[in-house]
Amino acid sequence: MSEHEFRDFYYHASTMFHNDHVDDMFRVSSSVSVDHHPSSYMSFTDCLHSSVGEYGSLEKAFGLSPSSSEVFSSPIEGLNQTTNQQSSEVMAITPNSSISSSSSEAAYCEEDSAKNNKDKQPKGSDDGSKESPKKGMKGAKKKAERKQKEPRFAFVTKSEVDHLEDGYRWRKYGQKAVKNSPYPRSYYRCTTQKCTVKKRVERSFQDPSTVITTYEGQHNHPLPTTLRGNAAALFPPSMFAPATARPSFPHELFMQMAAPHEMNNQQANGVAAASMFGENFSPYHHQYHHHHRQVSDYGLLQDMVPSRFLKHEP
DNA sequence: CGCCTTTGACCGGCGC
DNA sequence: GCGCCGGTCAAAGGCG
Repeated sequence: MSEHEFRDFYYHASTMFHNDHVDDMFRVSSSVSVDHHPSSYMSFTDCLHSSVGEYGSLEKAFGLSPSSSEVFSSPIEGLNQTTNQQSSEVMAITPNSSISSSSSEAAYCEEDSAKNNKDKQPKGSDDGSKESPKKGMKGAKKKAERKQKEPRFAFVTKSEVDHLEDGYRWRKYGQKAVKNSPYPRSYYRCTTQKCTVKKRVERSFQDPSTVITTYEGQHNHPLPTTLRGNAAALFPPSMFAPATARPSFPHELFMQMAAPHEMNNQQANGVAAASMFGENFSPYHHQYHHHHRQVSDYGLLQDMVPSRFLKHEP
């Protein structure tokens, strides 16, 4: 797998606020040209080292309030135009926003599914009773269990392979044809017991060279040490710290940022990443800043970005 | 043999 | 009620 296939890394984050009065969804997107060296990511990781004192920094960085429905830009539409450029865009929308979902596939489908408040799997804690008839169970339990929205995170990557290696073990449990798209959508579940994280993978209909990956939920466990192949060796030791200690991947990071009330103290450290928005992810900073840093930062970057984007060879 | 993918059936929500 | 659609189940088969 040549590095050119991962030359462009598109990043699209979305998450939801869960508080009682505001149910907004923030979306953050940016595209970063990696050029020929991973240090090109530095602006991304550099910000992670910065400290942020308060949760509100996210809104301040965005220059908007959580209830704002103003749209600064359309990240997905921007993606198609800035394939080989650096850009960053931020938008915030509400579930009731009339923003069209036609410009993207999976990423904007988030909005729909979130709005639908679909019932989550009742087997969240333990699926020991797998033999129970699903038909009756679903009907009975559906009402009782309060619908709960799982934080989601979607990002777009330029890749020829659909399922990107991200350090976790996944089991495919379904595949469906995507409406208005020749490419199917695959459904994966984390194979770690009691971990309910799911992800969807589909190739972009508008740009078949890109793959849209959507994570749902947060891992409640460290990276598995028994990865198939030699994938585990690809990650630095810090990768195996408890998943709750700090964000390991962008989706975790952003979920923590946008839903800080769900964090524990350790996770709160992840808020530090919010400073990145004030610098390079601000809607008013469309100029990309190139930073040249040391390898140590690269290690941290690996903690955040699926290994596929950092590896030079499969 | 364990783990994984494949794949059609099934489910529930939604719009008509 | 019916059909569509997104998502999930689970049996069957593949593979190392």
